[in-house]
Amino acid sequence: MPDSYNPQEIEKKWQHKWAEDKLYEVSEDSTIPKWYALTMFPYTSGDLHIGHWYAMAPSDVHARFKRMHGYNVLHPMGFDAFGLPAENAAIKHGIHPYKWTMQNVDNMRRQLKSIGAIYDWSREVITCQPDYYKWTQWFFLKLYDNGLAYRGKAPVNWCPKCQTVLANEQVIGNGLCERCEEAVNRRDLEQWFFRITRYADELIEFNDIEWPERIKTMQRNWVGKSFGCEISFALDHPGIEEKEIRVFTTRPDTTFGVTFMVLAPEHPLVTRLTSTEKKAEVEAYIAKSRRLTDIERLSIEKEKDGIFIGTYVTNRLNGEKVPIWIADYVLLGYGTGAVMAVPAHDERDFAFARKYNLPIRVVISPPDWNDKELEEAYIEAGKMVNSGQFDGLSNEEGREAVADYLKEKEWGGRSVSYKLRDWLISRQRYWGAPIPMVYCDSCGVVPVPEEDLPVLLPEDAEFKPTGESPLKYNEKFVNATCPKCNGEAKRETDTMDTFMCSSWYFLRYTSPNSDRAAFDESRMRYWMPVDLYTGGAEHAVMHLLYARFFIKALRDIGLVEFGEPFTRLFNQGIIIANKQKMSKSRGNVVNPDAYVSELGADSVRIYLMFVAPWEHGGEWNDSGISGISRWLNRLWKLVLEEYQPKEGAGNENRQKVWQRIIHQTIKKVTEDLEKMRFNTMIAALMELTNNLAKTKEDGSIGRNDWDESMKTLLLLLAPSAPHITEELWQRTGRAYSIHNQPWPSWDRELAKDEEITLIVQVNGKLRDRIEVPASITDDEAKTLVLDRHRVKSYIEGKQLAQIIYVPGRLINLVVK
RNA sequence: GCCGGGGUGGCGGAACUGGCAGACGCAGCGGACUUAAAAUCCGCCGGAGUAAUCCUUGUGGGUUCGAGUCCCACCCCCGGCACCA
Repeated sequence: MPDSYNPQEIEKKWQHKWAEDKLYEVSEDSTIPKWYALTMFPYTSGDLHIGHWYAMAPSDVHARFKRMHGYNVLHPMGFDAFGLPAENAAIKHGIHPYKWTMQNVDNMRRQLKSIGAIYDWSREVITCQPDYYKWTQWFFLKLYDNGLAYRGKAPVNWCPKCQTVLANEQVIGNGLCERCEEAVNRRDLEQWFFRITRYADELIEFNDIEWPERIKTMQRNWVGKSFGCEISFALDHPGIEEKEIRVFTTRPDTTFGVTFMVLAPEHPLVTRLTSTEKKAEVEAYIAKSRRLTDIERLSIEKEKDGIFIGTYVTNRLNGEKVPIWIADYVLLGYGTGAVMAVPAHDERDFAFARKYNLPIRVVISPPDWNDKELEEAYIEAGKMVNSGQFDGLSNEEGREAVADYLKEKEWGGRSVSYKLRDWLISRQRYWGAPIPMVYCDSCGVVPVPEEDLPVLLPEDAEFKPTGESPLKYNEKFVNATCPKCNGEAKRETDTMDTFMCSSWYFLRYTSPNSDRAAFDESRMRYWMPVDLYTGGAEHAVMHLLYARFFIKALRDIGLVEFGEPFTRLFNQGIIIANKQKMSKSRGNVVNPDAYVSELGADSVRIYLMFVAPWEHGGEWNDSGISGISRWLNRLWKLVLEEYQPKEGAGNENRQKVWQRIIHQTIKKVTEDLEKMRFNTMIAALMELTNNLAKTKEDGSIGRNDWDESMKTLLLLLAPSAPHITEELWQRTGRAYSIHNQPWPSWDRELAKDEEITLIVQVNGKLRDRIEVPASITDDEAKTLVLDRHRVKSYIEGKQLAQIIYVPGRLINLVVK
């Protein structure tokens, strides 16, 4: 009797041995085809929860599978280590962010090691360490040198609780802070931006990359490209230089229906254009919109309101005077911050016009329209009316004709607008990479020279809940000499958005210890781009968009030769518990450590793969994982307990059947792994185990075939359960290590079914099944079927109208 | 509201290209072993019916010899976006 399966013991043993032997150390042999399999690195929150495992374990299985196929696999791991929680911990518990972060890293690294993955820890990357953020700063300078980083005053998203600026992408729902869910409001601040908008058009193309449609759609929506016209409305106001107000519209065909214009309350012309008698009212309205949080202001429930400012513009197309209003539903940041209102053909304008009794003029005729007043805005297609020389055109034709006409008259013309804003990277915080810039009274804004990098974070900063960066009050940090004139200068005290750190970490993994450059060029050329990037879909419009932008920028700067960092993207689903998303506040967070120490990492890995399709996500369930543990225990005994072939074992027929099962399983497991269908891959291995358990009982195959079965079963399971397979591989006397073995191949001929179950239907209903040779011909099948007793009783006395025969599958008799 | 993905036993989920619905596992039930329990092993396990058989993939229609799979309409769930002019 062999000893029983003891995962604690063997997992520890093999993890130790693999590390000692550097089994998973990545070679830099560029003659071998490479496979770069990247899993999104975790934020250093403190504990690895089961959701992390769900991201890491199946991707490790896939990487191991590739490794067994002979690829040189880079499957690295590291830590996204800058960010707010570290600083909040500093304020709350008086622990330095560096210390807090590195403690978390140590704990999480320990947990990550327990997964038993092929991470090569000599390549670990931690973004908060100076040898990493030095290069983050270096990239900032590169972007700056190439005109992609600039400073500007801008109304920014401000979270009063976190006391920091947020990127648009970090504002969730109806204007809430992504991190603390506090209502976000607006502030005008001098900030650093990256010109991501320069790449807007390229970012909505996804050439030669294999990404989920869902993510591509989300990015396209986020970039929000829309085609339309800019139209100039004539302005003639005493004392005002500007002679026009331009609007952006996607519906130039409705320009004759304009009955008012609406400006954003913050629009620079508003105060100057407001008539004296309206001044008080308008100022009150502007003050109110500033006070309102974005949630209130953008709430859909909120009725649209506004104020007439007492002045007019002229619609050049028909010469009409158009009153100017302001309303907070018009956003300064989109288009020109001014809209032409066409109440007849826009729902918002319609509601607004109804509320303030403004005229509603139909210019696109609804079907069967007879000059009636509209009940609601008509936004569909139709013929143009009340539109001068354009009357009678379809609105599609009109769109083009009006655009041409505007162009010809120089009153505007075709234009494109985007929702995407430039990427705001300044954070008023300590725990980030300092922006390497200084301000000099005589030289202005001066970049820190490359050779002076990194600009180190001072260790002695004081953390107080004031909301301002501790750097601002650290004199040693702030006071600097100007690199140009050697005079006194002040250092920039803002740090960079952490998405900057994660926009290039995948480059660093290719040569993590390079101290002369952000990455070694030849290594980067060999490994990049990432072949398979896996992680959660929550990064669709932040990390993934920024990283794409970043690589495109580096390409244009000449640092890399490709434009897309991640050739294939795959998003796993989420693991829930008790029908709910896991969260600390619900107290339903599953900690993997307990399961690992009780049932073993192999069971946890397999359970996570088996519970549901990976992209789908699944529910954590204690009895579910014990089922996996039972299976591994059965496997243990199956492999180790002696096999006794019975008399006459392994006759030709039985041998063929056995071989077919083995080859079909290899095929199924291989194909499922290629498609990352881990759940059905595991099911196929369970089926094989069950089949072999029966075989063992009846002893019907020869000893060599049994050995071959064990070998194949272990190899197929090796990526999924690296520890138990290594142990069993050793105990059955095979050479170390199973993880250096080639993946088994299958033979198409041997996998083919020799006998099939022919399904017999009468009028589409299942009536009989017959075991027949797979090679059965059309005629043989028909003759056979018509002679069957069961079949006869269904067709007796009826006329046989048609026989449908699907080779290898079924025969359907159609009778009347 | 718009975009994307779904709806299959008590549960998680299988099902090639339109061809046996329910693989695999969990839970449950019955049995063996045990003084007993746990563990393990064997058997059953969508519903109705003694049975033949009939019904069954969110709902209603359609195409087809044949529909979980294709088409139309609707209902519900999840994710994303949401005054973007």
